[in-house]
Amino acid sequence: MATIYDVSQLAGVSLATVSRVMNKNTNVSEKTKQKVLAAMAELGYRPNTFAQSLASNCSNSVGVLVSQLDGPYYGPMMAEIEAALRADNRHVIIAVGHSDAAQEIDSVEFLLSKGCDALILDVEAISDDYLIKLSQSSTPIVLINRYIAEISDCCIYLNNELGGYMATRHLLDLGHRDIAYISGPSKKHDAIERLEGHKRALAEVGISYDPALCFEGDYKEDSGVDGMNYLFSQNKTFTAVVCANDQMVSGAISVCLERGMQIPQDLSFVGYDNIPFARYVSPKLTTVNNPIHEMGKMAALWLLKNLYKQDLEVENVFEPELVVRNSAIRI
Amino acid sequence: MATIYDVSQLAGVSLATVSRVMNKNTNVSEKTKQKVLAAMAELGYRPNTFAQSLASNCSNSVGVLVSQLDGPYYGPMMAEIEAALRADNRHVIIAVGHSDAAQEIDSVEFLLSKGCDALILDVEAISDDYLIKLSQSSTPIVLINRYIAEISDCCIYLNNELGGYMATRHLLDLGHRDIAYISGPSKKHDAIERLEGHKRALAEVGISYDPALCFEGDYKEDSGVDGMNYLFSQNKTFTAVVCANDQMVSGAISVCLERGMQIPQDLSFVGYDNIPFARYVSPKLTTVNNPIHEMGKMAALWLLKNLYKQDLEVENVFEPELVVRNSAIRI
DNA sequence: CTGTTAGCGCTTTCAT
DNA sequence: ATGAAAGCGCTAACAG
Repeated sequence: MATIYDVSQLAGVSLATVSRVMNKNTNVSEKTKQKVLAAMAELGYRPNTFAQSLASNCSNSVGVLVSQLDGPYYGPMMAEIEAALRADNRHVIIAVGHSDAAQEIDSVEFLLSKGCDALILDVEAISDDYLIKLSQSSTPIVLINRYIAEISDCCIYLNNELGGYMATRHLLDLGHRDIAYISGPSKKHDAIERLEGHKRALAEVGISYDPALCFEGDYKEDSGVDGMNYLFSQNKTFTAVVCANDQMVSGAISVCLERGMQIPQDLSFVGYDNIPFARYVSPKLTTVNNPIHEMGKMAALWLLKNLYKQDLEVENVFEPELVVRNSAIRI
Repeated sequence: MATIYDVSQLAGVSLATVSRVMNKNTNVSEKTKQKVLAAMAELGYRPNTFAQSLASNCSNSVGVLVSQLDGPYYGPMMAEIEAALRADNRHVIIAVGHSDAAQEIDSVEFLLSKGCDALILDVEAISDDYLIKLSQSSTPIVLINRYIAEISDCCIYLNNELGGYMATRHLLDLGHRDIAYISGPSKKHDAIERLEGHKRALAEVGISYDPALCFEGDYKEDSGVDGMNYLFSQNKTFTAVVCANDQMVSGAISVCLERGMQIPQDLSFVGYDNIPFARYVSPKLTTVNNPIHEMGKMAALWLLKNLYKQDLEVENVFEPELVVRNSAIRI
């Protein structure tokens, strides 16, 4: 493998000059620049990134920590992050936190030990305090899907409360009055916020929230199944159910279908996230759009702007949108 | 940030000794080892990976190139790769190839330029020749979802032809005789192989393959929609359709449902891949299981064994399995 | 505009 | 078992 030294020899210039043309330093005459470029091409020269990183203290890598890699949720986000960073010749290192505090912390340590220039974190279990402290260290972080007032500038998040409100409000507008709710884990911020929105919509029309009509799931399909079974076991009437994410409505609907029910004729459903499959299942899901890929992109742009000093506009908070399809009808 | 030098000072030993304990070199007395460990702990020492990589010419990173990050397919694979490598303190750098030859090549160059110790590639468009040549370079590669005879040792793949055969054979066994097929892109190896299997099953019972009953999709939901519309427009009779992946059956079924058809009563479907959603859509999909996460894991183990010299068993070829659910019934 | 030179923090012979 | 010292390939003052 050719080194910068070989290039400088071939081009008949010094190491520094070669380094300058690599780093697009302007103080190089067009002529020498061409000589150097030619030498590089001839040698098939490829700079050693480790030597660069060691000398410059910049690795051009950003670590991305997500809760999980499988599932429909993080793929689109990772795709946007990779694309935005890659376009600027930076690379992304991935790590998975499994929604567990110890593993999440271990993962940020891991990423830090790998010398990332910055971290993009989608973490559930790590405490606010830890993150605030982390944000004060020399490695910049950006938080996706989480709002912490003290470090709001580096938070990219969705207005989940509003989304929860919209879902239930839609059902209310369709005439439903007995609305069940299958929630996400009560320790996840977004799950709490979505449920808050649900309650606000209910309160707005004077309906009191009935805990018996609320089941706490874990965002996976199976807990939609469990939730539905629980709700049926309550012997309460309800004409609609909102689920805190689309995967759970998928599970929930499957048990209804197995019982021979017709959806949405017998029961209306509203989901959350608008995952790709929401348009293809039957009935097509009425759901709240979660612009997760846009947030991923924005996180990358945030870094490009604040760390790598590009001139870019960045927005922190995203608004959910109701996507009306066929799983909820007027009562 | 403390350096190895600080540690050596505090412990009262030389740089070399500190380096030895980091690298688990045996030639260190237990006593000095403890002194060094204590010094490290006290300083919160974290080795600089770039200096390590520069000096040792080993980065402990492996590049993973996939066609896409969104979609249900690659998540499970990436998850397994990350977990297996991470457990051994290696990290994974991701890149996306978008099933385009130029972008795929650009991605491997990118990964190589980032100093990866090895590459895990799931590439569609790159030529066999390029890959054979690449495998002869100093950076090991392992191919997922692809078989190239000349470098079969580093290929981890599924017997796609057999899977295609199984899907159609199942329908045949259920009494179907007029079976349509929605294929993947004719330039993708796995799509070709699956179709081959379909043809073999047909031939086995003396049915001649009718090109008019075959539509070439692109593995995405929308092409399942297109495929179904095409098939209906042919005015041919068929009682079942096999799709080369589950996403396309999802799209295909949605158009049937819109036409007021009952699935599987009016038309049977068999898919391929057994993506997570296959169990939750209605009807639950009868499909061919694709152990993509196992293949991902195996690719990681292959590297652990061949590159990082761990003592492990690795298998190259995986067998598909028919998963019988509710989307196909006896005619 | 170009060259010289001193590191960046670690690994790895080679001595002892 | 431990230490001294020579790099690994590059960047970034500094000098000219």
